[in-house]
Amino acid sequence: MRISGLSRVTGVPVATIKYYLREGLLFPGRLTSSTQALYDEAHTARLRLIRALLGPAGLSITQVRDVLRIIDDPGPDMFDLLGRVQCATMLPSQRPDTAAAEELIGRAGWHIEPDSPEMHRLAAALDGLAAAGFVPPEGMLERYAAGLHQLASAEIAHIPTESAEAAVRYTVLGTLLIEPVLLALRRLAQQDAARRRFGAPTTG
Amino acid sequence: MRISGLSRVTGVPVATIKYYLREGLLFPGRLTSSTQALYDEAHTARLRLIRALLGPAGLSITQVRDVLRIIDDPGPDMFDLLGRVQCATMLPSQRPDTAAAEELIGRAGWHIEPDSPEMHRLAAALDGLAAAGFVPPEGMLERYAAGLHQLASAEIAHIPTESAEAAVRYTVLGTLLIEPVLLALRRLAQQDAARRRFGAPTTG
DNA sequence: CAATAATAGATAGTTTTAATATCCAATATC
DNA sequence: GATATTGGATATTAAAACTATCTATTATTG
Repeated sequence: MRISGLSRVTGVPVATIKYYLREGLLFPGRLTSSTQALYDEAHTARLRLIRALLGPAGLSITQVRDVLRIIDDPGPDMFDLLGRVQCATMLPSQRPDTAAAEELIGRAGWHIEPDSPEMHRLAAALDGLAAAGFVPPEGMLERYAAGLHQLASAEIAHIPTESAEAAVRYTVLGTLLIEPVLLALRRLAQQDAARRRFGAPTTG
Repeated sequence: MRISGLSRVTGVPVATIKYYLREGLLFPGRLTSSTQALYDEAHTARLRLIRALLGPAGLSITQVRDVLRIIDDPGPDMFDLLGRVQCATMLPSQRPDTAAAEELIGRAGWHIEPDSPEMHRLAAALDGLAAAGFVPPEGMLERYAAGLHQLASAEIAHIPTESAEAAVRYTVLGTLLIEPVLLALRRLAQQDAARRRFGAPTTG
């Protein structure tokens, strides 16, 4: 398959494929001459993965490159892997006040590196709430933490251990591509809960 | 307070404040002459809200404008309100295949408008998973749905009903600004769960 | 009261990101 | 041999979110 074929089966324009090649997201095809190269199913799968990370997962080109690097060359440490994936998908951020975040995590009983990027992410998110003048109801954050820990435990329990590739793939995609699913499900759950509380609109 | 004071207390550059004024996000100050206007605490609160929506909530200028319009002029219908907020923060999207989404929602027993934007959002998210070749473990999506419905029910139960303004504020901010909190908590929960499963790294 | 600074409002410019488009020499294909 | 396609390099575009400049006015200050 040449580049036009790759474009046809994935729906990604040739110019864009060339762009991803330049950016090092997509590995080059096998050159058969100075002006021809062949692409195979590995390229189509890779291209689809790139598009999923750029689209639904909402990553930038740079973040996709970092994540793909981890997929291509994962270290041996499974615990560390999770942290590296999460780091790769953080926006570089200021250092907000982590006091509220640490208190919340402490009350939840979690053991977390206090200065980790993810703690900063939580701190920044709580900062946003405070800046907007939103005070969550008593105990609400703890409830979020408990609920999400249940889900996270199930996710971690499902990480396959027989093959490193499978583990990496599961971890990366499970971390990143599930996020939009969660947000969509939350909004739909809110609609259902709101319908139960406030009554359905008279549709149909 | 003049514009420079507003800039000072919020940390937002004057040029940016003028930009938000042009874009209609921030209501103009009270003119005291052709080249002077006064701003008050309402402006600082509004400005902080704008920044929270643009930053932590990750909205675009256009989405912020739509959300603020709802805050400024909410209709009477509480059920409808939730839907309108959610619509305002959707990216315009294609019409993906909603079959998988509908099946999931059906199994969860939720009553949702099948052709709603949020269903499309869920469908797009599931599409992303599929495109990347990720198959969630059996029953995992149902578990997400159940867990999030619990949280959503608590959220909806806390919507204040005594004042329309309070309800709108709670709904808008609770929908949008909690999202980054949830994602951060999920990642931290994953780290804690991973530590329990794979053991902590030998830190310190 | 003169000099200096600040402001509203308009317009123009910048930066970043992600993608397209154009060229050209070198194949491939008909 | 004529036409089309490609790899690779370079250039251009489009959108979003700011940021800077300019001008005619006010304020403020010494």
